[in-house]
Amino acid sequence: MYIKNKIEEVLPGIIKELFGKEIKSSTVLVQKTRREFEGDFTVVVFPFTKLLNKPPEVIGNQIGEALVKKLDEVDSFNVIKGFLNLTLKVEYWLNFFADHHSDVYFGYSEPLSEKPIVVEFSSPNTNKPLHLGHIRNNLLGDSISRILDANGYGVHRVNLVNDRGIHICKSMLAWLKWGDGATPETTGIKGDRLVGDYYVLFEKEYRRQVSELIEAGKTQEQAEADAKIMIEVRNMLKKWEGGDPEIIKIWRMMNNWVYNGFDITYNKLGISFDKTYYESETYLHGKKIVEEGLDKGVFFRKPDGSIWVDLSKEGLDDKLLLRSDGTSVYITQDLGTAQLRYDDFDPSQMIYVVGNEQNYHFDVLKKVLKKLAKPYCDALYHLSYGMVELPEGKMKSREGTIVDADDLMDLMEKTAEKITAELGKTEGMTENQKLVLYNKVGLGALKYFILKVDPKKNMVFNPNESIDFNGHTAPFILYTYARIHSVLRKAPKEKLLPQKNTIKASKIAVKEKELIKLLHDYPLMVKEAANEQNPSVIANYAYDLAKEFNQFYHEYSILNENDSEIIEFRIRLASFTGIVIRSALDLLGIDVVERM
RNA sequence: GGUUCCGUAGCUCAGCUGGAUAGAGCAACAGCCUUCUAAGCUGUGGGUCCCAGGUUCGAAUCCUGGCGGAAUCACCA
Repeated sequence: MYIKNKIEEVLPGIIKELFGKEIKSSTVLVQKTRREFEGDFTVVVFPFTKLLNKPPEVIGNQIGEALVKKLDEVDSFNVIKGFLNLTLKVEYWLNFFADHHSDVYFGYSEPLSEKPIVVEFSSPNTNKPLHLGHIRNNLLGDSISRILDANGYGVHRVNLVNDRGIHICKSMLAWLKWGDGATPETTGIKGDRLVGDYYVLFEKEYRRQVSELIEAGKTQEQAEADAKIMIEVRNMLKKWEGGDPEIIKIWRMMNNWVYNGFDITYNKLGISFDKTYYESETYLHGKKIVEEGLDKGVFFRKPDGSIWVDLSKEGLDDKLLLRSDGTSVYITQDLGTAQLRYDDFDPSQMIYVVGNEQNYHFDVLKKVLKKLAKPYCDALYHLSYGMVELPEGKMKSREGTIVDADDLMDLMEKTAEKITAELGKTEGMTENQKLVLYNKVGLGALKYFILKVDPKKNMVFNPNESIDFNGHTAPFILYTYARIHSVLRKAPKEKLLPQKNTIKASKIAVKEKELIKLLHDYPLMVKEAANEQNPSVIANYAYDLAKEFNQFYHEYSILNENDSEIIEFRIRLASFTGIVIRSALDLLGIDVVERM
């Protein structure tokens, strides 16, 4: 058990013994002692003063004395105002260090015997290439999956590809009109981008026709409905739903171009899935559920035939579930896929990594499932993340401000290459090693930039300022790791072996103890990141750890020391730090490098 | 207009269920490489924590009301 929890647990008993009063366990607050003060953990005694009717200093001193007697780990204490600062015995830290310093799975939990968790993320439309917003989604989904996995959960990563609908028909129609048979092979253009280009062409022509009709005297609304190209594309969608072989053939072909393109992007991002659902295969499932709800009397039908749910008791409005023509809407599909997912995996939790623009949608989805008394209605969890914005606001395709995922990754690699060359770090590396290095550093920088921010907050990306490679960044942390490995390469082999007995307590420097204390926190961070579904906990921790190590590294020499006991200890301390850095970065999907 | 979320240094972000003098990075300035990787380390300047009330021994954090911004409220997805 954690020493912090141990202190929290014995505290009520101690107060009972000392003062004869019962305190609520919720008033017990033990936190890490701030750096400016002496101690390892701090008990805040203010909450007890009222009940015990004594000055905080008096209470603090009495509790401190009792804790020293009661807990072997506690060495001494001091009281400042209402804060009781406890110092643990150095042996406590050294024992911890001896037990874990060579454990590459330090911080991870044993596999749990619980039901698995399904994490849905990415979920792209097939009419456009992936952009920066998708990158945030993918990185979050990937990292959360890794974090849950490290906490012992069985994780299934699923992707739900929106491969049908009016949007893809727009690309198809434009390609038929103006494509002249162009393919990714004949043009050398990546498949998803090629399809996206035709989508843009469609929109351009559509807008031209709309403004023409408006000039001819129609209202905006009329013009949008009457534009010739829009009528054509609606016809195409109808043909698709009717199974027209020609249309289906083109649809298959163009979607495959897109998938080939996506595969390249996913690959480069280091993202993979256990299962991919396609809406073209799942979109009908929801209708059954709607009928089921109609039978149960949970939903109702309007005279025009459309089906609705009344959510006024839940504080929302009526919500359409099925169109009057019997076709499904967005939420119909999600009702279906939720059921499908439940049937496929019998999960304890279904996490949807979807932007916060869809908060309302998921609110409705949960409430509808609850009304239907679905067993999985409480298992559904919307991991709602904030938008990535530019300094001037949202990315807009019309203004050409969309930051393309492939372009951005390429730019990151190029920047990594440039900086590496400037610093002259490539000596003795093969071409292949260099490419791997640029990839890991550039992509690491990008991933860290995204993941260090609290998912639920909007964040700003400025395309005119390249993502930093100094300071609070992945390259900084990677550099620390490379430094550690540089030392380990030079260290005598026999000193690298794990050992139980480390070092005399009196030989430990403050910086070294601080490092051990930080390492000691890592398992807590791994748990917290899972509980809050927040990779930024890990990202910020990894930075703190690297920062602490660099200070230690600067102040002390690891290998050039007279006392061989100290050398051994420092080598192990560096190695342990390296293990934890690697582990933390792995939870973020970032690969380490041993040289940079 | 209703609902939800957000507002911390010039910029990008931390700040846990209320706890000690609000922290990092970038940018600016000043130092540190004959010593294990200077993508590093050290220092300086920079804050009405949007505003006003309230709860509390104690509020950036909780509550109420403003102001400012975002999202959403489609027979779009």
